[in-house]
Amino acid sequence: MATSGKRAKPQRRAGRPSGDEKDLRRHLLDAALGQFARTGIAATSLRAIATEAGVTPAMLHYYFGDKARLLQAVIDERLLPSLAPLRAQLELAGNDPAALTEAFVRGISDVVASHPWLPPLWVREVLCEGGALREILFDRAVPGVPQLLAQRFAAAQANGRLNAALDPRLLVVSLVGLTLFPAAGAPIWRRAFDAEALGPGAMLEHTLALLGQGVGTTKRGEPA
Amino acid sequence: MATSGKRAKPQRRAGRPSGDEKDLRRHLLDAALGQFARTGIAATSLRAIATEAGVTPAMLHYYFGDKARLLQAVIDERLLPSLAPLRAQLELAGNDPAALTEAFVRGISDVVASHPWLPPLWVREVLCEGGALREILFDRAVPGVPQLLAQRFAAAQANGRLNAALDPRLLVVSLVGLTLFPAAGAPIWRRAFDAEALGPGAMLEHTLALLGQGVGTTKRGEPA
DNA sequence: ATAAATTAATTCATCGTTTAATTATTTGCA
DNA sequence: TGCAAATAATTAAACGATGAATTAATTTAT
Repeated sequence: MATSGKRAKPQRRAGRPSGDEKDLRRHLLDAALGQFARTGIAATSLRAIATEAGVTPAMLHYYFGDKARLLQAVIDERLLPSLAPLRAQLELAGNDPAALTEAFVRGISDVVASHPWLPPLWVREVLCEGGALREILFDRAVPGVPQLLAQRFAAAQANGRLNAALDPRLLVVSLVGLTLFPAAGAPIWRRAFDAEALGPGAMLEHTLALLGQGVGTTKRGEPA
Repeated sequence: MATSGKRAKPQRRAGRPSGDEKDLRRHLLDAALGQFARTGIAATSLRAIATEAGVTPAMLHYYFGDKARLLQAVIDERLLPSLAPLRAQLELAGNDPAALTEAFVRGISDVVASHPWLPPLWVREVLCEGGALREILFDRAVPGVPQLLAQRFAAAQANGRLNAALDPRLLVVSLVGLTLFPAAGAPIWRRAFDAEALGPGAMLEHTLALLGQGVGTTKRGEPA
């Protein structure tokens, strides 16, 4: 029977640089996340991830199989959990749009503060690239939040204070994306904004003002 | 002296598929532009461009040398000229902000109508990627427009109707970018927007409303 | 000693680029 | 005008680099 068929959990290797307690799998995921966020998913090589982790590329295959599954693990185990506090903040807020947006600001700030790699990853992969990550992040991570927001903003929409044509998912994407932009996102925004004059929430304030003012329905040739 | 030192200009080859009048160089630039816009600059291979053009990859080297110079040629000969009508529209507009924005909408619409490859390229490379194209497009193509807009919007800013902290270049980037988003830009916006309900100018209307409402100066800890 | 953990080395594919050969077009000259 | 030499245009093939993925060997812990 040998080892009784059950595999021993991975033990810490003696020679690992910083002998912290978290196991290597977590360490690899962090390295991958950092590279993905900084360089973009398509542009990061497994070699770069392995090098950053102080490990051989074959380790990534050992733990995750291939790049797709590595990405999947990064999403499941690091990305999606990081968005939970945001949702929690929204759950606590009432139905008042003002309180909701306030909670949104606070939730985003918390998430970004504890997960600094989120902004570039979000901006690059969700807002711009069309790969699988967008599908996953948009359809699996965000759905909880937009449903919530849709409920809460329903009153405001009925009042005509929000553009009825706006998809609630767009609301979330827009708010999150625009909030993250000045922080660490697209270089164009980093350049255009004066970081000293404009805090990371300024763009969000603008957006909220836009949404809150109620632009009204579109003046285009509405078909129906 | 043989051929008197002067080279004969490239003649149309007999075997070229569609024997249209424009020479092959133009044809190659169009193929490259299409691939760049659709796939992104870094992700498009010269082989893909050559295949789309119905040509061998070596032709790209023959005409342009390497990928960097091909990109340069695309920018100089196809991208930058395409933005000229926009500037012309703005030149015609007066100093009234309303007329200016109206001209901006019309100018953008015209540009997009005649150059459908511009939106994805703009969104992907200028707004998101940090490569050389951003430098080129932002520092060489846009400068004329923001200066113009800065002059024209000066009155509005003095009135406090525009956020004084906004870099005029950001204004242009934001307006152009957001205008282009729903048209053919980031997939996330394509999905979130209902194309039937929201015309291509709706997002711009939102932005203009945002800018026009005058969100006021930032409420952050201003250093000075 | 045995199985897990890790590495070194290899394979296959693709990309940018280059070189040499091939086809087409022009040109010089009788 | 005709016909060959010269030159431009185009292709085919290959090189070197890099990346993902795999395999086999080696180390480490129990």
